[in-house]
Amino acid sequence: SIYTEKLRESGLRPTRQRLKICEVLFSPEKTFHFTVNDLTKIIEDKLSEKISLATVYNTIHAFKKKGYLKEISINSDKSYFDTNVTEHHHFFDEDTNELIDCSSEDIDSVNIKKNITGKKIKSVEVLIKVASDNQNQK
Amino acid sequence: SIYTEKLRESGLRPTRQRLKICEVLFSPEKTFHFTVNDLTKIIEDKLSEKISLATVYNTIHAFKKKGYLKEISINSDKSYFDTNVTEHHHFFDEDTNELIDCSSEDIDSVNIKKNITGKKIKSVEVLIKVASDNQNQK
DNA sequence: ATTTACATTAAAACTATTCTAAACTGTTGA
DNA sequence: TCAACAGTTTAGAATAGTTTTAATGTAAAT
Repeated sequence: SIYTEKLRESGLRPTRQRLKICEVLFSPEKTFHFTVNDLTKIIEDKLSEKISLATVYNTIHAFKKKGYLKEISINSDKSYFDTNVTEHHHFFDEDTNELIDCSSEDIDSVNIKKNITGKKIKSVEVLIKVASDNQNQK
Repeated sequence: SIYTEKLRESGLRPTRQRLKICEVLFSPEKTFHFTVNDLTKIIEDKLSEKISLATVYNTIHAFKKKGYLKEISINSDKSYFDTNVTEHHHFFDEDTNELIDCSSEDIDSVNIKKNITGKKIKSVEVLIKVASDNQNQK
């Protein structure tokens, strides 16, 4: 299957648990954001079977390394991941802790004019933190 | 003193420990980045006295709330702070875990064309991750 | 089938951060 | 002066996210 391929390309064997993770991550029409906790709950709810956190972490990290997932930089106590691996940016709603994709209509592309010598740019990420007017700045 | 003022404006009394924190944070000519661990070590080294982590966290958070410090978004297990509170962006060197300021020569200003309805933009941060050519992407 | 290398798991370990409760300090005002 | 009180400091405990460990289980290769 397509998931078996994805797993093999990530250096992982296609096991029952990992195929489940793939199903949750890659079958939805729309891309989405999640934390490891979110993902674990979705798997256990939708597929009514337990899965170990360690397995989820291992698989997620392998996918990230391979480029099938992106990790989003937010000041927070937990890591956020994104199944949308194309170059794009984010709004972060401080009221709800929700992460929202920027579309190309929302933001002009960022122009880096000068880089650190001897280094290669691996990623450019814009994070726009928003909140209701009456909220304090975080 | 100037530190006493800063503390009072942050809603804190100017205690011995807090004045030490101010000295380390605000006396250097150049702004700098730090983690809470860094800061604690600097204080204990330079001023050869112990200080409780809880005190450092409390003071840092009060300064952040007041706008005397900024917290920088990086995917990491720890929080990075910046004594440069002006609007600016960062390079993050994945080889050394070093955070480097972008100057205005490095990057064009970011143009947000559309915002989430009902929300106010609290901050816009660009993080440019860099690494040596031969390194894997994080 | 048997072997071997990789996977899964629960539980323990680890790390950054926050909380707690007790001891301490400094200010106020009788 | 000193009692009372509000705010501080501190060590250590608690917490939460993540990683590691070690035992057991499973897929793939011979």
